[in-house]
Amino acid sequence: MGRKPCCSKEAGLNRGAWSSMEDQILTEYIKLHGEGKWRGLPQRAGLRRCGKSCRLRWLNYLRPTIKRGNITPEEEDLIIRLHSLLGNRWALIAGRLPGRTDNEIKNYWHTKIAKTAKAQQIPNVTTNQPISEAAQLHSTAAIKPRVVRTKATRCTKAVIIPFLAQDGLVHNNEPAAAVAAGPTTSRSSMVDHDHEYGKTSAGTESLLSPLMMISEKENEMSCSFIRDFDFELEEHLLSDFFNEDLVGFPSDFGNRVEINDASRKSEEKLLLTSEDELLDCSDLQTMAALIDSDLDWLQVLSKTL
DNA sequence: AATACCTGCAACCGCGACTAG
DNA sequence: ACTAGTCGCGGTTGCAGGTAT
Repeated sequence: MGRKPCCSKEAGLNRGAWSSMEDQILTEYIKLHGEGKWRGLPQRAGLRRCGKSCRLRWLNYLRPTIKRGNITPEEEDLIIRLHSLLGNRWALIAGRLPGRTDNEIKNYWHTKIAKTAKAQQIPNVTTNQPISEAAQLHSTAAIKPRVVRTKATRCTKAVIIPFLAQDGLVHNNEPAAAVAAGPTTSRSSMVDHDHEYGKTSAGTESLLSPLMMISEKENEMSCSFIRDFDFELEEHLLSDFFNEDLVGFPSDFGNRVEINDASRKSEEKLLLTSEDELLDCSDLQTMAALIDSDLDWLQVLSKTL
């Protein structure tokens, strides 16, 4: 499909730094008319900018919800953990840090954390460390990243997991993705956050996610592991993840899921704590605990399958 | 004081995904 | 089903201010 040349190349448009007058015009316009329809916004607002530029300026700088000031140690810790989980999915990471933008986090990562991690290169994979050690945590991830790339899944059908229904673990109105998402349904199990991958942690049983339980009852479930469920995976997505650490992963696992192309958004729900759920967290510590839980779940999954 | 180099941040660019017709 | 338009994301660049020489 054809794509128009970037509007920024149109003649007569301002480029570079925004003036305070431009900021004011854009802010006032969005206050009145709301976000969206960026393409035509500059013309309607009377700005000599391209829509893309307006969108970026609003999202990264003018939005009233944007948090100013330095990244706090708690935020840095979260960024490091989320990055080890999601990779360079800055928008996703930013979504879990209220008031921070993807651009800000990306810049912060490149200027601070990655640099520190590169300089230190000290293996250290325990959690709840002082923040000064947080970069060390990432340094390990940088050496051998364990990134679950949340791309390429679209949930189109429901997962029917009989024993879950029997156990009352699944609510009737729960979306299919949520049913499949381990961390989401094991949210209360925030114990023993040990991030040393491959290391057995106490309380593993209590952390069992629905997917884990599937594995436990593998014999009886056998071929109906995921029934009528389009589990769409990006090439190298889970396979990368599994190949990385999951020695002994059942060789027929791939046969149990259908693999298709995909959009990233649904998979985020499938694999990880839902964004809404995380955004509902009012404090960073709670959010960190949820992320820990996600990591735990992935750990447990790796040990069991 | 002048210059070079470094750092951090804002903005740009290109591409893929999504959507409406 | 196809196409064109639009949006959103991640990588990259450019620039201003700070620091070292």
